[in-house]
Amino acid sequence: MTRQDPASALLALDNQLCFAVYSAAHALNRAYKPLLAQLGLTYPQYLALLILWERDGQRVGEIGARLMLDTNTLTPLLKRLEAMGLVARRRSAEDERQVLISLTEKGSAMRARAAAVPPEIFAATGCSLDDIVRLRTELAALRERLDAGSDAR
Amino acid sequence: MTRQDPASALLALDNQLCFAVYSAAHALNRAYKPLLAQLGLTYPQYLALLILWERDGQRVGEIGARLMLDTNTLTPLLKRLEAMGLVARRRSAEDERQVLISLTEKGSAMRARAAAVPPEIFAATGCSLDDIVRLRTELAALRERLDAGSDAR
DNA sequence: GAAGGATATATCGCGCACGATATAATCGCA
DNA sequence: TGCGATTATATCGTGCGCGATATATCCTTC
Repeated sequence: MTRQDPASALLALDNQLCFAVYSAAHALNRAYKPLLAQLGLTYPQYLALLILWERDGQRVGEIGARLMLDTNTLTPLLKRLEAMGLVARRRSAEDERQVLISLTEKGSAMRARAAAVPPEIFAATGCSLDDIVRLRTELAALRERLDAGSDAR
Repeated sequence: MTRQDPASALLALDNQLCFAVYSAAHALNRAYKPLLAQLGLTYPQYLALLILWERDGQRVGEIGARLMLDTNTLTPLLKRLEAMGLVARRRSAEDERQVLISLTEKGSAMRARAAAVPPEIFAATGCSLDDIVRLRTELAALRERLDAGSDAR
């Protein structure tokens, strides 16, 4: 795995944490794709719905804060969910700048079908629940440190 | 974190391993971006170069196998690297179907500058080397199990 | 050596991510 | 009250990922 000069070990693909995260994310996406395709959803659309299923009627910015995505990503995504009839978008009455996203009947109903997805993914990971919790916790901590560092500069 | 009905805990965003991986990947990308911008590279372009710096003159398919990316992603990416003058693309003489990617002088020279990137990222993660190795190993194992499962069906 | 299948790469379309910029509403403060 | 600054969302352009399809080369088998 290591080579002769120091730069080689440093730059070896398989030594990169980032590549491990990057490729695991793609692998997870590949695992989700056939399951979500049955619901007609993409993975980011599924994430947005997870947030709305937790609490309906959130602002675009609130959803973005949870997903760490800006409106340049979310606005088109939410418009697609609206076009599918899953959510409604309306300007807030108190503050006309804000856009409130609320689930339609159809969007709420999809929650029951979506509940079948996590167990399938859990099985596909082949991890114990402990493994999952630990890995999740470590990744959340990593993300937090990375984001804190980028804020600082 | 858990709610009253079972679907709530199952579907809570913060309980999803996939979201932890997804958001950690984005956070890492955000950390890399300013460093790679100094080299004029995107993150996937950097990954392709890592592979060529390990061994020059690989086929598109070989690079794709390492990155788990197909030619629909790689061909345009490699053409952009070619347009930047970092790599050359030529058909193999033995097998005209294959396209060999080789580093230009400029592409090889960039390796020295790129060696500055991993230490910066390592610092930004705030992880110990042990943490990194462990996390990397677990993620590689997860990816492997996920990909093995998707092959099976 | 011609036909059919397999292999390697390329092309196209769509949906993210995200930097940069725009627009409109609200707030702060003189 | 009015005006500059801030805030919330939207728009635009570029570069991935990836499913679907195309094209060209090679390999096999008769």
